[in-house]
Amino acid sequence: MLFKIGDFSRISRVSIRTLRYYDEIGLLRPVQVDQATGYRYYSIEQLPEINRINMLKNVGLSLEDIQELLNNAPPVDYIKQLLQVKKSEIQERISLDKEKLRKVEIWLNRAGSEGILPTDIHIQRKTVPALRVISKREIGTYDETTDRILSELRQQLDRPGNIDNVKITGPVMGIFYDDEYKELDADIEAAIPISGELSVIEEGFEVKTLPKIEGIFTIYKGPVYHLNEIYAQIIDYAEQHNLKLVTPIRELYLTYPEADPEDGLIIEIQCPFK
Amino acid sequence: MLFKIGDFSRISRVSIRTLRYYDEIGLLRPVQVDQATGYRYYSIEQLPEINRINMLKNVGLSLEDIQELLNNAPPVDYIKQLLQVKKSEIQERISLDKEKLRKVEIWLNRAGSEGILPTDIHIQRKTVPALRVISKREIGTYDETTDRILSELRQQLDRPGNIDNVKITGPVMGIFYDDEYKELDADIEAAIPISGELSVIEEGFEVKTLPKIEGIFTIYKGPVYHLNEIYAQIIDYAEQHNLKLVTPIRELYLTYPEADPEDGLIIEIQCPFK
DNA sequence: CTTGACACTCACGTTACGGTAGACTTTATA
DNA sequence: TATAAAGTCTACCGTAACGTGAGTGTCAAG
Repeated sequence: MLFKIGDFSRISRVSIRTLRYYDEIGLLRPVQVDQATGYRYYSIEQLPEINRINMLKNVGLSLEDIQELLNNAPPVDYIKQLLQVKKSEIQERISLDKEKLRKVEIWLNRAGSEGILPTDIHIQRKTVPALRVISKREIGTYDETTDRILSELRQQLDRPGNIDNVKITGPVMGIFYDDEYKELDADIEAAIPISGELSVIEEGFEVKTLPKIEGIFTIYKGPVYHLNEIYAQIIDYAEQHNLKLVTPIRELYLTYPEADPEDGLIIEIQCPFK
Repeated sequence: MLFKIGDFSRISRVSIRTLRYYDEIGLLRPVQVDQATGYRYYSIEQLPEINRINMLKNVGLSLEDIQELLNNAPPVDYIKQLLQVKKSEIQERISLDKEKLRKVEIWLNRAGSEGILPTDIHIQRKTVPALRVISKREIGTYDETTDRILSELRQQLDRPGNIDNVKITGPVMGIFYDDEYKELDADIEAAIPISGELSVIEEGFEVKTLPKIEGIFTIYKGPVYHLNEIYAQIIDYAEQHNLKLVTPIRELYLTYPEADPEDGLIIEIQCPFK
């Protein structure tokens, strides 16, 4: 009682091409092959076999794994372990998918109200070493104060006794000490990384070493008025990963100040945690 | 301020190979390519672009779709619709994965107690047309009664007045009227599909037409003492698909009775629903 | 004997890249 | 300035599990 490939395909609900492929890789050989014509003949005995294959395939095992399972009849413990692995893979995929679902829903909501393609940022974790800077700290409004201090700092560095001894070693930065966003009276420090020694220094300015931090980093490019969205995503990321963000937060301004603030700003945001 | 591919790879956290691939398919072309050396140069402007690409890729869009989205800047409605599609795809995958998880857990439990590779069956839904049979119905024990009635039926068909007029048109079957499994006093009918007219018929036997049924079908091959497991899977399937099974259930014995009942039985099980 | 359905092999296409070889280029160091 | 090390280029092959087609051979029925 043998079936030709078409019949066996119908009763097993596996495509002809797939059956031929399984033959090719040796996963399920037909019980008999006509030497002259090459016709494959399957027996009903092979129905449970292919059912087993399908089932193992369904849970995500590769055909190679399945082949090993069926050929070698490994010990029960091994099978259990393999199923365990697959189980946790499925669980992992489910939670990843849920995460994606959450994101898509957020974008859908936003796309409705603002009509833009969702932006996403790449967030990574790393540490930055300690950094020697000249800085000044003040209370004021976010935008104005940062800009003003930075130009004051540049003035200091440009003074005759300093300009030849000091080198700027990295992008300028803002350092923000407030837990929450403050329209007014924000606690703001601005700093420029330097090497060398200053010979003159005015009241209020300070040369110091910023501590090494471990934190969440992201590079953002775009208009400033989208920064709040970026911060929202960072906070979201921290919540998802069970990280407790702490102050101060640093922003590195990677573009030169002449850049158009409407679209030219590139900012690296550093949020320390723990 | 241009980056060579390695630097851009580092700040975007996308592999060099992938960047080159995106260039090749036109998804993300470097802003500048040195004609002489072929070196690719990326601008920081492309950072948000590739972030967007990554994000769209994460929710399952193909690179082709992404390319269309980014190049053509299609209307908001279109984007929303696309995201909706992806959303339901993710939801679909989650529920499928949950289903798989459930199965794997079942197998894990069974593998612990019995130590066999999980068997699975292929279940399908179809209808079978009405069928003319000779049959007899009795109360008795499951195994013994079915076998006995079937041999009685064969005797009827083999009688001098019948043997030349009647043809057996399909596999013999058992028909079971009980809602639940009964060790004793089960309500059992056995039948053999026939064509032609019987000239002699004994008391208790009946020629009749079984009704067309719509049901769940599966072909099983294996020892009888695993049948309960098969039924469990069928019931499970019915529950998962919100089908209410009804009696009577039919079993078609596709092997000849001489087959070894230990491993040779092939049975098609037909469970009508609704 | 024909005809239509079925079967065969061979080879290329799919997705989103990874890996490697062999030849340049750029950068850093001596 | 010379050389070594690191970076980059193109080009080709490989992946998993088949799908799809071309071109050809076989089977079962009328």
